[in-house]
Amino acid sequence: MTSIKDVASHAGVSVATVSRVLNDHPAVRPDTRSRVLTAVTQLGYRPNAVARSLRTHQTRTLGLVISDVLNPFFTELARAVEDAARERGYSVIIGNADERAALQEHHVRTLLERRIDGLLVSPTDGGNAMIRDAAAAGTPMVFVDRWIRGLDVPVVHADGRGAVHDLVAHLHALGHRRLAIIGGPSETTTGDERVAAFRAALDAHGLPLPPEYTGQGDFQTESGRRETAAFLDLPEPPEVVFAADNLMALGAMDELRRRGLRVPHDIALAAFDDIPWFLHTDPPITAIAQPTGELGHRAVEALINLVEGRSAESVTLTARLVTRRSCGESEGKNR
Amino acid sequence: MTSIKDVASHAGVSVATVSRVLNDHPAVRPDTRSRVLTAVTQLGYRPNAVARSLRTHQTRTLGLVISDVLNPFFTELARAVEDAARERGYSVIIGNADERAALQEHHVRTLLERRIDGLLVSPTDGGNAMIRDAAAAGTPMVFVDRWIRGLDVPVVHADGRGAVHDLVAHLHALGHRRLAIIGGPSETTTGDERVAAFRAALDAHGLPLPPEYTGQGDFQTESGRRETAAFLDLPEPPEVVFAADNLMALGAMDELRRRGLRVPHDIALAAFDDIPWFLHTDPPITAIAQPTGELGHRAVEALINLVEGRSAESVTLTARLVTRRSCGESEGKNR
DNA sequence: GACCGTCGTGGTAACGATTACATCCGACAT
DNA sequence: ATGTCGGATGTAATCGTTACCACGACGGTC
Repeated sequence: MTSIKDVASHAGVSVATVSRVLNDHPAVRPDTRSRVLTAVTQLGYRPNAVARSLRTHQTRTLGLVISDVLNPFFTELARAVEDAARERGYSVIIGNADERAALQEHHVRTLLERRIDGLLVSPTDGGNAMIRDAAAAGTPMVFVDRWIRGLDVPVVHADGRGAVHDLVAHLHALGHRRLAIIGGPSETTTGDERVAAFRAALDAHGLPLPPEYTGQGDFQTESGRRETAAFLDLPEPPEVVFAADNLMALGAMDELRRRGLRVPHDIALAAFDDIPWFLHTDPPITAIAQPTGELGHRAVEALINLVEGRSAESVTLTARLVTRRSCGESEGKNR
Repeated sequence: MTSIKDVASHAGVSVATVSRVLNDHPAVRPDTRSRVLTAVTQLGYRPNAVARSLRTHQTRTLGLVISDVLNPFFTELARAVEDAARERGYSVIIGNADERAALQEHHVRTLLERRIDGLLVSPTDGGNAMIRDAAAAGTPMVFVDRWIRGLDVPVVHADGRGAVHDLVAHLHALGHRRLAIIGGPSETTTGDERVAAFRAALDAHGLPLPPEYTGQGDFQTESGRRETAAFLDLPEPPEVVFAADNLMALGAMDELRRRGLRVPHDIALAAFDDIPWFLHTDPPITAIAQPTGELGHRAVEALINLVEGRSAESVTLTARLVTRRSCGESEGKNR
């Protein structure tokens, strides 16, 4: 591999001059500059970011640890994060935790060893020691979507309570009274806050949320299938299943289809997180849409503020209900 | 940030010894080892991978440049790649080219500057200078799914010709005679090979593939919509639309829905790439499934062989047809 | 008892960049 | 003619590791 030294000797200058040209420092004579530049292209020189990072103590790289790459919500988020970061001259390294705390820890550790400038996390668990230590040690960090309570780390997320309330109102108007929810792991904030919001909304309509109607999922497809099966095996099954994320909704559909049940005729279905496919499922799924792209952008903005020594605030956006046909035909309009 | 020096002085040994302990070199007395280890935990020391990489000339990192993160096929691939790499002690940095050659180049450049040990690429274009140079310069490289012709780089991909033939046979048996395809960009291998396979299969059934039935897409949703609209505006629209990837199939469905057409009653639809959602669309989509996970594993295996100085072979797996209802009800079995 | 191999350890030179400081040189003012 | 100033360039220290070499101690062999 050719190094800055090769370029220097090839151009007949010192390494300092080459470095100055590469970082376009003003104090370089135009002809020297062009001599260096031609040497660079002739040799096909490519600066070594590793050496540069060692010297400058910055990698211009952000780490992003997401809970599950196979979840379209997170890939959309990752894409927005990468876009926003690139615009500002940063790269992003993505770590997929696959909803497993151990894997999340693995990724956080490697990212920290690589000395990324800042960390964006959507935690899989409720209180990770490594994340806690890193935050305490002053690693620039921002939580996105989910967060860990009791840490002084900015959070960028969407508040779904209003939308959940709208959803319940919609369901109630359609005549549904027995509503069930498949929640996420209680260690995650999104896991229990969505259940809490659902319960509050039911409460406002004078509806109960009995324990047997609150399934305990893990945000993965299989748990959606399992909890739906449990609901259906109840002596009095619910009239509506609300899945707290899109993968569990997919699992729920699998189980409903397996049993030959028709949506919404036999049972209604709704999901948290809206994705393009929900428009094309049979039937199209009523969902709560988060402003995913903006979530990513704002998170990067906050993190880069932290990285560059400024302060950063938490950001709360709002999710909104997108009504389709999976809960029953009320208004004829479905997008 | 605490360095190996701090650990050394804290443990009362030299930096060389600390390094030996950390890389578990055998020649260290057990009590020295444990003294170092306690110093490490007490100080919360975390080795600096940047410095290590500079010194050892290896990053234990693979670069993966994919064409589009929002395409479930590629996220599934990325996930398999990361899994396989992690098992072997490598990390993966993903670059999303978003089907844009310029963005692909950006990512290849940054990855090369970071001195990744090897590069996995699913090229967006047909002949990138940077990729060509990197390959010529001996950067360990493997193409996956798509490739660039004329380069001596191993390719790991799935052959879809048999499955396309099966698909055409299936369509023919259902009575369809006017079949159209939305292909990918002709610069990509998958773009034109899928069209070629389709044409060959039609030929075998004595069916023509007129130019107006070969749409030119770019593997993105919007182009699927556009080309489908063009088909439908023809004086004699096709009876079947075959989309060369799942996103264009999504676009096609959007357009069909917009026009109030019913699948398969009014027009049939099939797609290359199978994804979980295709089971739940209205109707479930007949698709050609690639062994995505194995593609990722084999690609990593080949690349690591190259990285570690062994040789690597190209691998060709086979795709298979998954029949569902979107082309018409023939056999009662779907799934 | 001299010799030799091995083990455990320390010192230190790289790796490839950036950058503070030193140096040189020409121009300009006095 | 001398001094000063500033622009252009070179020298060398430095970042945190690893790896090579050296060295002392110890045990075994003849």
